[in-house]
Amino acid sequence: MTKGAQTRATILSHAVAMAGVHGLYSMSIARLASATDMSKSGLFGHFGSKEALQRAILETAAADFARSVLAPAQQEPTGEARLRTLFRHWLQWLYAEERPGGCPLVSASIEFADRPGELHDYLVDQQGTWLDRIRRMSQKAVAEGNFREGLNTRQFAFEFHSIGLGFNFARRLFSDSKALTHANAALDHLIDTAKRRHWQARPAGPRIAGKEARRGLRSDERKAE
Amino acid sequence: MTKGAQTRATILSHAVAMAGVHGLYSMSIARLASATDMSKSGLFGHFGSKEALQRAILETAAADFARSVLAPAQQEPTGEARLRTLFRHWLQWLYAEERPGGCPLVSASIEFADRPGELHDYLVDQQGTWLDRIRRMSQKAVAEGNFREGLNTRQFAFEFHSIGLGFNFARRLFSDSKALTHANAALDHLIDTAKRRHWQARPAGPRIAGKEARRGLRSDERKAE
DNA sequence: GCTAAAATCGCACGAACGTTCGCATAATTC
DNA sequence: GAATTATGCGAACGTTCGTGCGATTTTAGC
Repeated sequence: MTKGAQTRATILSHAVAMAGVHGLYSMSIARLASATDMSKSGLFGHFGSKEALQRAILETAAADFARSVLAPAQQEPTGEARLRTLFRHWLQWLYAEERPGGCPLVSASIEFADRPGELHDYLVDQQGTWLDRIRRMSQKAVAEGNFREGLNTRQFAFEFHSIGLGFNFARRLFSDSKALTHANAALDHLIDTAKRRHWQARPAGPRIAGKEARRGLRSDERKAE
Repeated sequence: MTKGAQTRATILSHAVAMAGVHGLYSMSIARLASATDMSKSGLFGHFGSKEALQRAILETAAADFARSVLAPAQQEPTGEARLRTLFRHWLQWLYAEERPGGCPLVSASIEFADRPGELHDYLVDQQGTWLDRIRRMSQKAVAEGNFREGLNTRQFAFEFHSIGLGFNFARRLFSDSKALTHANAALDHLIDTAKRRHWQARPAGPRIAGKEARRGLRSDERKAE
């Protein structure tokens, strides 16, 4: 009982790292077994199927994320301060040496974006909750007077999340040493925009509009423009 | 000669789509052969190795990207207008029905971010060129007076690119119908910031600094803060 | 229309994959 | 300390993977 849970945790620790580098699919049980000095079948017995292993990997990553990113922010006063703390820990999480593949949840989200199944649904739910958490935090910042009244908090969450994705990308693919500076500056821009009394709308420039843009968009979503 | 190039193009067209969904590694030659109504060995003969096939897929995607995104922007006057056109076509490219997996270059970049090899290097080069192109375009916009003097164009490129990544993510994983609106609004925010006469620096808040933040950053990059 | 070359196929290979199963050992319980 | 259960191993399975090869069909040049 105790022993089993322990080796299971050891396996998953290696597995999260391996999944980050090779992806949840390309990662193989044989390689994971050799990384943990176990036999294939011995390791396999802890999960029963590869999909269960993949699922356990995602759950482990989500738990780590909650501990490393969400928990520290929760100890901060609500509003802008909490959002900044959240962001700070998120960037650390996105690039931590012990997880060479960057955020496993982001990688897996790309990997399973167009592959239906249990893992896809899990990721949609997990990432949806994450974005919603950002949105609610920004709403709190509005309520506390940090951000301006009437702020589009879904928009804020979108941009907040985008910065993190940009950081993850630049840091991992390019090993861009400036990525951290860029990400922090981008957050400052974003927060400044969120504070600014009222957003001066640009004269309607040539956005995506017209036939050209409608190509590739399903009809039920065209109203989104 | 003619025939060979033709079937090769047909294969690659299917392959780009398949690679977008399953990834360059998990995509198998057998499945690709059955999708193109060919035998495994017949298809294989066109490339000689799986890595060559993967490489050809990336090159095809890059050529499509140049035709669908870069070329239309090139016909626009330089400066802000060209950047907006680039952005518009980029979003269309990121979500086109005929490529179910979203941008294959983005997916592959995540997939190969931490896996050294020829494909990794190709992607670093390709994506680096893309970011540099954005940077140069914004520089042109500065020169033409659209953006303010002294704008950090690398920062601009980072944020521009981040928005696209955010759109790609939201659109593909969540099927978020609002993603297009969010992305357009984010670009407006970004361009407004780039126009604004001078950026009011925030009083040095609790950014990533101190021991806590230095965890996970290599020593040679700490100066990046 | 013949011929050389290019394209495609069927078949087979060794390796790696996820998975199963029976047996040994280790850990836990009494 | 014996009984019992949990844990791990080795070998093997059927399948799929990328790849190679000889034969065959299709194309292109004369």
